[in-house]
Amino acid sequence: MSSEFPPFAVTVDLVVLTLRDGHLHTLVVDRGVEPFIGVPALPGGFVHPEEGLTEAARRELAEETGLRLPEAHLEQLASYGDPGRDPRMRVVTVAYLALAPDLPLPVAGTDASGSRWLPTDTLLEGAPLLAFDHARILRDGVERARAKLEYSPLATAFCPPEFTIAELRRVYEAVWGTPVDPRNFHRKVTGVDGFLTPTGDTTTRDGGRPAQVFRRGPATLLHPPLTRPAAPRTPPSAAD
Amino acid sequence: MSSEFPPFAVTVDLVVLTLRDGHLHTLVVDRGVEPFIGVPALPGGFVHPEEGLTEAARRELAEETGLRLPEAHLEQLASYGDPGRDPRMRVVTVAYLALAPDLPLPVAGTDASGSRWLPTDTLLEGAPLLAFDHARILRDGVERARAKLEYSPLATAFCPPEFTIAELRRVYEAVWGTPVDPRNFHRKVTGVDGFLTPTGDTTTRDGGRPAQVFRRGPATLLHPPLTRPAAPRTPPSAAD
DNA sequence: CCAAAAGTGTTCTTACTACACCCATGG
DNA sequence: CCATGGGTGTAGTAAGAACACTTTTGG
Repeated sequence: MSSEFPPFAVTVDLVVLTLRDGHLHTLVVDRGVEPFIGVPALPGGFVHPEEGLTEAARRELAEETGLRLPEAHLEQLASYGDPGRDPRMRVVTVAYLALAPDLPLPVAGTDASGSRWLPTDTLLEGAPLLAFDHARILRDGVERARAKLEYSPLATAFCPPEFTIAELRRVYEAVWGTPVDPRNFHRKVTGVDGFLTPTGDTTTRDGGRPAQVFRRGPATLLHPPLTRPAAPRTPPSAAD
Repeated sequence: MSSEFPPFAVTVDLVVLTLRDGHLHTLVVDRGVEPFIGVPALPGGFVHPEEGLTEAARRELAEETGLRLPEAHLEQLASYGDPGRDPRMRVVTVAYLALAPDLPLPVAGTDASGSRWLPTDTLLEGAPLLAFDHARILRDGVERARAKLEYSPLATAFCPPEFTIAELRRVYEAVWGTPVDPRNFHRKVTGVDGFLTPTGDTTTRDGGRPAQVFRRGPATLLHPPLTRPAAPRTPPSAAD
């Protein structure tokens, strides 16, 4: 073990998911340089010499898309480092998963001019639309989100600070891609200790009878978990 | 995005777990160079320019400990890249988790002379015994293993190809650190579709009435899952 | 009044726990 | 025959699915 070592480029890439009009959307930026110029890609970039990986992820997201996620959920997803995944050089990327409420993106004119939300479904089906191996990373990110909704209060990260149970249910339906029974969902979710705290207010913004408004509670683990209807749980890729 | 990039060292480190006399053990190597010379560390090393990350993990394991894991389970755990986690230079390490049956280590004289199994408990409790941030990596690895025993057939990776239900149960008890009711365990585990396939043989190696011998079945997901007795489920560290 | 969505009650079924009990071997 | 561990039966309980039903608003 000498002090010589093969130099690598290290990047971070972000899978940023949100809900727009009932469907899961992913944040992408159009690449401005070769390779894959003009092709949509996950936001990301090189890690700087003096910053941590998570720090780099937040910085790149802000720089490329203007999004600041002070509150939103951000977690490490996996790392991808196949030789040849970037034609220019040897790059290892550390992918992060972020979940955000439906935020407006800054308008054109900034660095972030190329960033936009695209429906996650269309990014994943059929021929690869994303640069590099980003489709695979996105797939892994979506599967992670699906799994975590079951046993963590993560779904609230898709909601504004105050929300109704129906809004929360639409998060589950969009991410899981299956309808969820409103009555059973209501009972289960209000039964989980510490998941939701009522604000005392009600709203009729969903139409019909007024719904209670909730804030996210202190629980970090859902017990009992919400089980999704039997579905093909995609095993995560090896992520090498 | 210029073609200039800050060069990083990229390493792989391995959390290799096994069962010896009923307790979880971790594979460590004594460091031969500064920093942390003589201190036990997780096996690992630099990724070569032309190899994949998983490939590097298998190679380093073989080189440093003589262990070959053609059958054993190997999965990516997380990446760790805080500036300053290695005093010499900026290193990002991709950690892997491997689960192995109780294998003999090659004896001294080889490269692997310093490698040995240490009880996982003692490595994690009290003052840090491992070099770098390896205690944290080990903690994350153990927690991952605990969680995966619930819903995947991973426990069989700790067993030889043929095993009894009692042997499998001891895996669960050791990894979870709690006793498991033998009768209920037997019923649950034989009820999960595709988890175990009987060989037809029996053995009396555990004493008492002869036990059926099983091989690992085709299932990749346990349904229904085996639930561990309510315990403090350590949330994984952020792994940055 | 009607449509729409919130929220509750009820029934059926599945799965988990705890523990009593029987079975088949080695000594 | 007895100690040891393998394996089964059963009763009570927790939680899920499906769905009928009541409540409270807007139009």
